[in-house]
Amino acid sequence: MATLRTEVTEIVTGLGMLGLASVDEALAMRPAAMIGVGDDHYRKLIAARDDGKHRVQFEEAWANGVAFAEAEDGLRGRVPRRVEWKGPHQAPSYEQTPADLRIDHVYLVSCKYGSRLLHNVSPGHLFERLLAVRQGSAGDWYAEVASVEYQALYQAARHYLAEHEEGFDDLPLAVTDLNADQHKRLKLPFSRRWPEPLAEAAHWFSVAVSQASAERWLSALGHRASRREEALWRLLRLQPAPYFVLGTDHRRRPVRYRVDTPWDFRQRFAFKSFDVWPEARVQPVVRWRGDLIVRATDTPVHVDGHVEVRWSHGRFQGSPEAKVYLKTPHLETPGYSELA
DNA sequence: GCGATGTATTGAAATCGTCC
DNA sequence: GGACGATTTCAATACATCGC
Repeated sequence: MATLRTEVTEIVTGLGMLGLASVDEALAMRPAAMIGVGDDHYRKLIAARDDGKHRVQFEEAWANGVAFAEAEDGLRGRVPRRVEWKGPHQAPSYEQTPADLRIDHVYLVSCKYGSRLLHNVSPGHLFERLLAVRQGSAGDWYAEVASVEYQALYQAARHYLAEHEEGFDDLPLAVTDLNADQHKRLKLPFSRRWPEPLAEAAHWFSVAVSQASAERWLSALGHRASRREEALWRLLRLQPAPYFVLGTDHRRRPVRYRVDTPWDFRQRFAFKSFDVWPEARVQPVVRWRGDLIVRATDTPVHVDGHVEVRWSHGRFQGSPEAKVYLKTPHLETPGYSELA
């Protein structure tokens, strides 16, 4: 279960900060300083501990909590009075700082285990509004930016289904006229990979969405360096206040860093450029890259990654999402400083 | 054949929107 | 203004491929 795993990593990271001897001692005593974790949560964690579920996560999270408690940049060995767990509830409206824990009202900590994902948002939110203002009703991005190729792909899909599958006689001519039930039924025949007869249409669809998304993004970014720099800050989740990220990378090595503020960022780096461009893959992708100069040493440094523009629940299923990945290792990313 | 790396899919749970 | 289905967002896991 994803939920249990998340609870283990977040709560145990917090418990590790309290100066106790072990995970099991912390779970048994249910320390008063740990706020927002109820008896049912402890029962679930103890049960998981007993059947050895998420054993690795228990160890990793505990080690991260301990490391933060001892770090010079962290708690420097002071035992915190309050470790608040934000819990499974998302904050009302749009909360930008991705904090799962708050220590003594001050230190914000985000737990990220095995993820290189920066954002997972609607395409319009990223490409047109630059992650700044969240708006309702996203609409179908594919139909909006690549209607011709989207329709062509659907047309190919209809022909394919007419020849190879039963029960698709009712499909409308236009992809935008599909109803909810028809959308659902289109999932199975195209799951995992496109059948060969659709490969070409799928390719041009992917190319068109990549190009159109990159174009929209470029036009929203404009030419002013300050606007582009700000967009890069948002992409990297820089916030007005610093916060910490504790977790592991995708190879299970511990990753502990502080996310600096735009002010810190400007002290250390001179902004050169932020660029985006389309890339042809099976699914639509837009690459991004920021180039900077380290002021202290006058040396260039860059940060890069990509955005997948994809259906989040299978082909032809609902509005697409934009998944933003960071390729640069966290500790080499400008604005992220290793916890010392 | 196997680990490392990269890509695609799935799942849970929140909020949003619409209808009554 | 509440019920409930739809949409959005969180992000982890599954799968594919590459290099040896």
